[in-house]
Amino acid sequence: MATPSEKIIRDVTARLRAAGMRPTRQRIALALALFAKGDRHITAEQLHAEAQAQHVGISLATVYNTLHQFTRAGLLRELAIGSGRSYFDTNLSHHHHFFYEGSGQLVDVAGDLVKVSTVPAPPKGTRVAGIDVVIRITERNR
Amino acid sequence: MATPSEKIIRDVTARLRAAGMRPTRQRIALALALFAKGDRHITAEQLHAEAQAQHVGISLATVYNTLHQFTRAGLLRELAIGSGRSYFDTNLSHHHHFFYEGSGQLVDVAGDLVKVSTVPAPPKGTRVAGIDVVIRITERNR
DNA sequence: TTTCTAGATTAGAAACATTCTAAAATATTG
DNA sequence: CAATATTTTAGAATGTTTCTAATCTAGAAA
Repeated sequence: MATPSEKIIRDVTARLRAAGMRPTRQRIALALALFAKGDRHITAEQLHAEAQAQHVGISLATVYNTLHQFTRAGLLRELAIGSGRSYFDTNLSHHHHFFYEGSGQLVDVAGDLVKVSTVPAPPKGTRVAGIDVVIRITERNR
Repeated sequence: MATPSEKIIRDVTARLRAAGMRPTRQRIALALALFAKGDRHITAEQLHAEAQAQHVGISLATVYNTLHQFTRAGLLRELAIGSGRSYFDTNLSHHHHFFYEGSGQLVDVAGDLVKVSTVPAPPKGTRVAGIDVVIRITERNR
């Protein structure tokens, strides 16, 4: 990515501060990578590699810390779909996912394209925190 | 569990053979643990611990191998819901899950209690392999 | 500016779940 | 029983994530 404008950096800085986080060099770089482009599904490893490629020295531990902090602050959504690694989703709007069984790739499905019309009442003493719909897809053979 | 009857063991043996697997001591013990009781969501570690508790010597590698073989044979369904470990579900009927965000516990939701009325067409060249609905629930606070 | 300190970052170790390896054990067939 | 194809196994290896405790830094105060 080209050097981001002063304005964008100021925006990100303010956003971090609003979430109670110090706008450090590392957090700013990660926030830019995550939010500058459109919606993304990214793993910690991928984000770390991306930062390295841009010559932003960040340790993998910091990438993990930051992803979790951003998630706690409501800037990201953590997806636990394919087993193994966790994906972090920058799309915070109500939506669901196509999950490619072969590759593990995720693709957004706009929230209004899926309608869950019937849902059971949650068990006593609990409330529904969210409903995730995963449409598993495979290569069509023949 | 009490020593299973001859009949149950014969049933399981036949089932394994039907799936093209030799009915070994290990596979019979795991099949009994999995299918004797009602529906279960179990991890490899849990199943291994259960076998140990019953003094059935089985290595963890064999538990993994067997769970995957059973899944391939259509005797189990593998669930990739909470990140980290994989759950294996003995309930093969069409159904969905409550997922306790706190504990990671899974509870079945009968298939007919959830209706997904609208679904987008899958991307070109793919077909829908399945739709999983996870209802995330948390302790109600207040 | 300098100083102070709570908060942030880090390398590397540790903790995990899971898979792999290749040797030994076992089930089946003839 | 002998031959052979499968299966099991301990332990090593892999991959992801978390932990640790030392070092660094942003922001506040002097």
